[in-house]
Parts: sequence; C-alpha cells; structure tokens
Amino acid sequence: MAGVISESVIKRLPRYYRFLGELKAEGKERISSKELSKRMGITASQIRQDLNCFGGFGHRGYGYNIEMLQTEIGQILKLDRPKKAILIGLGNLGRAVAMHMNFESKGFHLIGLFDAKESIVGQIVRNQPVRSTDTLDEFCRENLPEVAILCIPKEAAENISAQLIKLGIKAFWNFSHYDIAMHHPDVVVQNIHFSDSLMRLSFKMND
Amino acid sequence: MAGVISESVIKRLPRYYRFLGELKAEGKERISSKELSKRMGITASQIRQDLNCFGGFGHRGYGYNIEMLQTEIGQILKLDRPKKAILIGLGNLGRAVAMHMNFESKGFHLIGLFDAKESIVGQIVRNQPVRSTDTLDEFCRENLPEVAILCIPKEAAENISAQLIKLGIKAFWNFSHYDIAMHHPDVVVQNIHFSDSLMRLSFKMND
DNA sequence: TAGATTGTTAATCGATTAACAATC
DNA sequence: TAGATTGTTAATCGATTAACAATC
Repeated sequence: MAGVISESVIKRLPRYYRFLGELKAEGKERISSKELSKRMGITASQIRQDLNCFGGFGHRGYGYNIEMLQTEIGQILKLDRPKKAILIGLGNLGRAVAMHMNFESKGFHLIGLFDAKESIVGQIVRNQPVRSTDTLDEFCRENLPEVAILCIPKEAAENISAQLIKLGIKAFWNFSHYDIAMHHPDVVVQNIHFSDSLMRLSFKMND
Repeated sequence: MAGVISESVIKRLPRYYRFLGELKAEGKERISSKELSKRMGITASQIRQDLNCFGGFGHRGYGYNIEMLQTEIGQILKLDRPKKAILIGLGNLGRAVAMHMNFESKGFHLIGLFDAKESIVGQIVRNQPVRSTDTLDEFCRENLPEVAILCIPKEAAENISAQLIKLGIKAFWNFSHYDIAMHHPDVVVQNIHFSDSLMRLSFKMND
C-alpha cells in the first residue's frame, strides 16, 4: 500500500477532497469511481489507482461512501494535525494571505506575523500585532512554529529562510521567487509563483 | 519542431525565463546546458530537449547566449504580445493581486476593476476606479478585454464566467474554486488554488 | 442470485535520461 | 586541430489507461 506517493498523486488529493466536500454538501451519500470520474473529468481508473495508494476505501458493487472517503483523505493530508505557522512580510500579498486564508480548516494556526518595515510593525492584521523581524529568534524559541509563510522579496527570502531553518522551521509556504528547495533540500517547500502562472496563461493564449 | 508542447514543458518555461534573467543580471553572457542544469537542479538532457521543442537556440561547443535565449523564451511565452485584462472581485485577495502584480512586464494591461459590492464600487485601486459588475457588459463591448482575473467566491464565479465568455473573454486567471475548465473546455484557464497548495504542504510535512 | 463496482494486474502511453554523431 | 557542447535518436523509467477476476 503506502510506500512513496508520487507527486502526480499528491497534486490530485486536494481536488478529491474538494469535490467530495461538494458532494457531501449536496447531501449525497455514495458515489462510484465512474460517476466521480465524469464529474471531475478524469478516468475512473485513475481515481481507483490513486485511492488505492492509501488503502481500500471502497466497497465492491457499492462504490465509495462520500463522508467517510473525505474524512480519510483529510487525514491523509494531515489536515487534522495542528501546525503552528508564522507569516513573514505584510505587504499587499502577505496581508491578503493573512486575512483571506482559512488556515484553521487545514489545521494551521497562524501564531505570528512579522515584517522588517518600521511603518508596518505594530499594525493589527487579523487581530494580531505585526512584530519586528528583529524579534524572530526570541519568538521562535518561545513558540516553536514549524511552518513559515514567506511573502517577501527574493533578496530578503534568501537570508530569512536560512535564519528560520536554524530556528527549527521545517516547512515553507513560499510566495517569493527565492528557490528554497534548491538551496535547502532538507526542508519541505510548496511554492506559489504568481508570475509563473501568469506567464503560462500568456503562453496558452491563442493568437 | 513546434507541434503540440506538453504540459510538463510549459510548466518549466517560466522557470527558465527567471533563471536566465538572473544570469543576465549577474552579467554572464553564455551558459552551457550542463552549467544551467547544476544551477536549476534538473538534467542537462531535459534542458536541451525542452529548448529543442522550439528550435535550436544553442551553438555546439559554445552553449547558449543568455540574453538571446531569454528573449526567445519571452517571445515563446508571448510576453511581448499586449493582452487586455480585467479583474473581478476586490476583496483582500483581488486587491493584493491588483496592487502587487507586475502585469506590464508580462504584456498584460489591467484595463478594468469590478466588484458587485456597493461599498467597494467607486474605490480607487492602483489608480483605477472599481466599477460595478452591472456595467460589465457595456465595458466589455467597448473595450474588448481578452483576459479575466477572477478573485471572487465559487458561487459568483459560476455565473460571471459564463457571462464573460459570452462577452468574448478567451482566457481566465482563476483564483476561485469554480472549475472553469471543466464547464467551458473552449477557454484557456490557469488556476491558482491557495488552499490546494496549503493542503499539499500539509501532506508533505513530516510528523 | 444477478448486476454493479471495486482492487489490482497487465498494456499502453508519454516523459525523462542516456548516449553519441554532428559541428562549432 | 582538439575540446566542448549541442541537437537528436534510442533506452529507460514512470504514470495513465484498460481489463478483469474478486466480491459485495
């Protein structure tokens, strides 16, 4: 069963989780891989293969119980595991991420906000004070966050990420263009690169 | 040469573009696929294969001219082609996207901002007034935007995307959870799903 | 029981890597 | 020329799809 899960499967898991949530909201109780495949636009084979990386969640002749399957995938994604996160950089983007994201539903607790700029430090965002990055060491030693969300420019990210790793940060949600994974192969990184995405859109546009 | 470019190659193009930009900034003139492969953490074979989807940009015994290669990739990505875009939804996220993104460097011109909320309409964001979504039809018929950036909830996205497609929108930069590509296979879509990305981060975290 | 649908193995397809002749 | 490095073909690897026996 388990073993190493391929990147391709990991990429699809949140989508399954979302679609199952919708089905649940519609009041449905069970669904077959065939029916789900139509809805999601992928093959039934792929759905069954993907799910069987983690165990046999279905019942022959019946399909999958929606509620149960969503719960299982939530556990596989570790959404139920509490994860302490800090966010660095409260410019437009950092502010939007802090205010807009539903962290709690994924098990993340945003326990600290930091910025280097004097004019931003002290502001209140999402009921929390923005702290100075000068206090990062002290804060991390006291509160032991595991995740850092980087909403800062490339240049700043280089130094801050090294500092954070020394302070015990094990995972990064990276909105900067600094390639953390390349420089620190030992930590977990998920990138969100707006401009890469926008360039891909540009490429795909028909003339 | 050309033909259909695989999704895997498309995904890597913006990263090439970025790395070449850095090399240029460092004042370098030429680079071999081997040297670039070390820097990017991928194989030299892959780099040469990727580039040869579009043409022979290198010189045997020399490598690639950095400036020239970046320009070529920029053209492949159509960054030089002007594209008129409108943005729908100026909540925290939409506001951040409008203010934070460098659209112009990718050939995008943000020509209109729209929101349904009475309290947001009329505000000035990035030197532009936020217009009412009631005026969307009129605005599109007059200004002919090709791209729409959706920073609105799933429920709103369903109706708005159908409306926009009728108004001639051919491409979506989609931050909502509405699956445009599934429902409208004829238009170009690039999704940015924050919560999917955060869930993948959660999955990859070691216990 | 008969029909439905899974879990799983085998076949196919596509993407990545390796190898090397061409050539600057 | 000799060394370097490409463009490109062939080999390998992995992911997707098809098929079907197991079984609810």
